[in-house]
Amino acid sequence: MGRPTIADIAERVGVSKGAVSFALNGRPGVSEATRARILQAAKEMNWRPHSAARALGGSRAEAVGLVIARPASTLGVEPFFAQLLSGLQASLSAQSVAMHLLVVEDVEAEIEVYREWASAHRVDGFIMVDPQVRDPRIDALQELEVPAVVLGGPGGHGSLSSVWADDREAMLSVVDYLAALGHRRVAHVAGLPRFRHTQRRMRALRDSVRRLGLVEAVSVPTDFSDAEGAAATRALLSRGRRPTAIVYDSDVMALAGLGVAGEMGVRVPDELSIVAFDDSVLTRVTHPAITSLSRDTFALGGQVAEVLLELIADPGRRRDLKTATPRLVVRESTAPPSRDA
Amino acid sequence: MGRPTIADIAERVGVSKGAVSFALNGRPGVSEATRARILQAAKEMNWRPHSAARALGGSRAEAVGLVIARPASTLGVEPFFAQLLSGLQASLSAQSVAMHLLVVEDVEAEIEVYREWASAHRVDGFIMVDPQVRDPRIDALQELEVPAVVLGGPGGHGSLSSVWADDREAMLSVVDYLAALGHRRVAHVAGLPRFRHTQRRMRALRDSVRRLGLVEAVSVPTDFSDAEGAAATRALLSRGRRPTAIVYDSDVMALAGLGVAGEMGVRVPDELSIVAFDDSVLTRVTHPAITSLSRDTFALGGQVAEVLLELIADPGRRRDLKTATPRLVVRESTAPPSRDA
DNA sequence: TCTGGGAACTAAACCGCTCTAGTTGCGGGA
DNA sequence: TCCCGCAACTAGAGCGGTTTAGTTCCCAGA
Repeated sequence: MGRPTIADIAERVGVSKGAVSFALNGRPGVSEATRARILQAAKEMNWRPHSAARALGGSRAEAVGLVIARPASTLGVEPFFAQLLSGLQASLSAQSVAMHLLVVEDVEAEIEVYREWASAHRVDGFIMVDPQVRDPRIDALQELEVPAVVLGGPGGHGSLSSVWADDREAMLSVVDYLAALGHRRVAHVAGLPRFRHTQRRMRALRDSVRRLGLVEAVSVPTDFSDAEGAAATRALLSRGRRPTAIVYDSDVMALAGLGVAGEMGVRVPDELSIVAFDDSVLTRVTHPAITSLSRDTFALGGQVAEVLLELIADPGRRRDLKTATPRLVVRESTAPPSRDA
Repeated sequence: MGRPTIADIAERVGVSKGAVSFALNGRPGVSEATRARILQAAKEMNWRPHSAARALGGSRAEAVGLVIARPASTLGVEPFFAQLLSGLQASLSAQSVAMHLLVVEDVEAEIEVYREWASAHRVDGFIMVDPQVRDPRIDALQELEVPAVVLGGPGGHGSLSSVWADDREAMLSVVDYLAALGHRRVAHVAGLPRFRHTQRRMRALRDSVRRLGLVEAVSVPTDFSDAEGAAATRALLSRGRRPTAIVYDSDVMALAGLGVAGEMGVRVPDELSIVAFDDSVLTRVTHPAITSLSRDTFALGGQVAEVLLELIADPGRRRDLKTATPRLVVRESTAPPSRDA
């Protein structure tokens, strides 16, 4: 015999399939004595639920979906994603909920996958990352009427739930710190401008110019790759009056920037201060260690998972969870600007 | 009406459910004309297969499983995994096969998940990573009689298929290179000794001592974390006669080691040469850039996926695919040892 | 003693699809 | 003309659960 089904258990115990189903799912309709006998038999026969059969009956798929629209090759580079994944996993697996992961080319493909998985009952809900300006995925997910959490906010995610950190606040804390050290020329090697969080960071920097009396505050957009991060740094450092501090939107780019500075003979932190958005081993193990905005990405993943599971359990709800604002961890890459800079 | 089923299509076209099923799955039993009408109707009604219903009938789940037994928090640190994931994704998504990902505590939990997913028809096959010495997962997977590919080899994976790179060969090429530069004291900051690939690398180093006339060749096991990598480096560099070259089993540890060297005032590469197993941005963006064994992890993931898909399509098969041996990419962190070292 | 009602349990429909066995109709060969 | 064989299609039985609509049976209350 192959794997046991509830019919096998029913036969063995001498009850109906329905009784077995009730017993195994802890719902009323069977006496405690019978329930015990059924559970015992199920255990002995090593019975396990057949998820497909359950899903067919219209109930849960016990899985959530994460579709990421980035070139698959850059995914491996970002510690952020891996950390997030880990955090998601930790919370999901505690509830035996699996995760369907797919990397696609673009947002349109992503939407198509949402449609397929939702209508195929493959997953019970979605996690959407990298919200963009006027993001078509928001509408698509709303239309599908499937639980979904957007990682990123606030705003712009329609009626979907979201989990977010205050990017603006974080950027302000960095600029405040740099200004307090005496920096007046601050540059920002940003990420993809179509991402909302990139926009928010750029705006926060721009808004600080007057308040802090900065002489210069420029944001250079990139695609988050180390190559563009290095190129942007090279360009910034080649100017006549170069910035005395650069803020990078990711740790990988900060690292690339640090490399370029070394290569150009610009001493860090004496001649150039460097700050990274996003913290990871990368910023800790370099020399000098990089001052960075640290947030617990692992915990963030956990929170996203919690919210999604909550939503799945109670589809009527809507959550908008603001997580702790990343806090600045000062290391060796920042210092007051030198006299002559 | 909710989402359309094949029964709806059948009614609309005026044929039976069976005919619709045949037409949609491209198998004989319907005329071309009818098939066309059915496909047309399906398209118009925006029909999509219900994966659970399909899986129930005993056919494919159109998903594969990847269960990783490592602390979820360290996963985020290793570029290797993220790259591998990306590569897997690229090949799998081309065939619309999804991936079920789960991070668990230990190998026992991993086996439990294999049992559950296999018997729940949740996945069509598994990818097993980090094969260990006398690995209980091998037996478990064989027993389940489910397609599975072991990433790592050769040997030790029973009747399961495997995809592997020649770790021994790779390590030899590194040691040969270092010896040719003139190094006689070589240390190896290794990974977890229970992993087969760690064992193979350690053995390869040991076997080189006589052949190359090395004075010292010690392997220090670690847990792959940057912390232990740094600690091991600190210990090695604190000795009376310290090694003139250190080979690290991962890029993260090499980076940590580079940091420690800087902190201790040991100049790289003048006083210490550093080589990393595994290549990634990390090794490229540091200063000095780290000489490393480069393999295309993204491609590796793709190959693993290919083999698994092949196995799923034809369960009788067995593949043992040796991939390209990692090749040494020389950067700035290696040089002949200084006179006085 | 009869009745109403609730607890315990059964029988069977149902979810959407696949697949096998069977039916129909048509063309061609003897 | 008859029959065979094949292509085209239908009917319906699963797949393994969940769930609903009963059916028993027993006990309390009038």
